[in-house]
Amino acid sequence: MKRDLSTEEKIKAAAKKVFMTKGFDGCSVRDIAKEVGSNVALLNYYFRSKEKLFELIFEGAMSDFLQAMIEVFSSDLSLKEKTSLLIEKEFDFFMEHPELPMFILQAIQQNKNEVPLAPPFFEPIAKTGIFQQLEAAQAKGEMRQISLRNITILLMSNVHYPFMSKKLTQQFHGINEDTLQQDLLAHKAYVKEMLINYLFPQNQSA
Amino acid sequence: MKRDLSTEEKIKAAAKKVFMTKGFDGCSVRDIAKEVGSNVALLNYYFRSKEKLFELIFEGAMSDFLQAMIEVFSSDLSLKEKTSLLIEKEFDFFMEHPELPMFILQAIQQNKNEVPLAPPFFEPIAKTGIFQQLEAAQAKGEMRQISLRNITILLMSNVHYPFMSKKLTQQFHGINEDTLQQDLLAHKAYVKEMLINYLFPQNQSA
DNA sequence: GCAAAATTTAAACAAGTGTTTAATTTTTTT
DNA sequence: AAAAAAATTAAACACTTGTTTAAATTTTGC
Repeated sequence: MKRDLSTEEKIKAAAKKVFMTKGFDGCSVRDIAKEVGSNVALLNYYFRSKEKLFELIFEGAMSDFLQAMIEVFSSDLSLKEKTSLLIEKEFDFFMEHPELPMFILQAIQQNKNEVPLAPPFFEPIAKTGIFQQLEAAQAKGEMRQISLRNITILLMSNVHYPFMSKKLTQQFHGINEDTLQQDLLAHKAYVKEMLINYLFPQNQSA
Repeated sequence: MKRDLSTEEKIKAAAKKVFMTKGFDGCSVRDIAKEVGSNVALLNYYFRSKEKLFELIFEGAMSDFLQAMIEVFSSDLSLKEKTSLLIEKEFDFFMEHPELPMFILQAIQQNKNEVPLAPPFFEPIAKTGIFQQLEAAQAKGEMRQISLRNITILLMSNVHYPFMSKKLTQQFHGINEDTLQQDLLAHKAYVKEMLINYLFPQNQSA
């Protein structure tokens, strides 16, 4: 029987760390084993293959990636409030996990994710009823007439990209981590103001 | 002596294609050789190593990546016009080269670029005098008081990310390439309107 | 046309890859 | 404490990796 969960969990933690920083192609299973402080064969003993292990890590990451959306959309707030809260929550989350957006997009872009991922991740979001709320708000003229897809692109661009471009921004402007951190906080405020103003024009509803 | 430029150029073209789609770690030199339709040793004959070849491709890509900025900033327009034109130009360019933003950010994030890249790429932009124009516009109250760095983040987020997230967006909404293309065109218009409105508030200057 | 130079090739190199095997150690069960 | 099960290890597996060598081919200069 099981004697200690921690080995399996330690491998997962190590794999997450290594995959996140170096990517699937950028690391070997021995890198992960070294991070665990143990043997290579142990990885396959628990997870069958490097690919299976990666898929596991990816799915966990994807889940984290979408968690804020589901939380906020499930709440009992107006669309304007939800938009504001979503930006706030996603920003705070990515402040703690800045590697996540790049990891997810990189994995998807290079088809490291086997499944089409549409239903398993899309459905929980659809179930929050956010789409109906959106249609209703636009019908009532409370919100600008933009497709759901374009709203998504607008939101994700401003929330994900700043974390994906951390090193580029640092090198481009020659700033250190702390300064960038402050810029990111400022960016959060700008994005909130800009997007709320744009998506919910005042002369239209108030 | 040189007898035909095309071999060297063919290798560069193949390397660009393979590196762009699979990344440095995701491909082997034999993948590139196969794309060229030739031998592995030929790559090292012309470019010494996989790393050197990649650096060359990266620098070319980085140059393309910043070209629009330099062009627009060098022009004789108001800051508002430059902003609008920059969004327009970058969008059109990335429509033709959608893999570029991901390639650049991925390479920088994983330190595949040897040099700090600050001076060689930053300087030509500084030389356009865009920073002085920005300060002047803000001093005259024509433009919102936001740091250069935060303006950069805002612009790049909305221009780069949509192309980096193409597959995610497609899978998330279950749409095909053509539909996404139309969404991207719509996004361009939205971003232009939103950013111009935000960076150049009308009650402040007009 | 001939020698020299440049280009291209096939083959080999050592090191690294993911995975498997079989033996060993540790834990659990009786 | 003995037997069974689970966990861990070292070693080997076949294959791929980037790079180099040396030979063959093609092009160039005279």
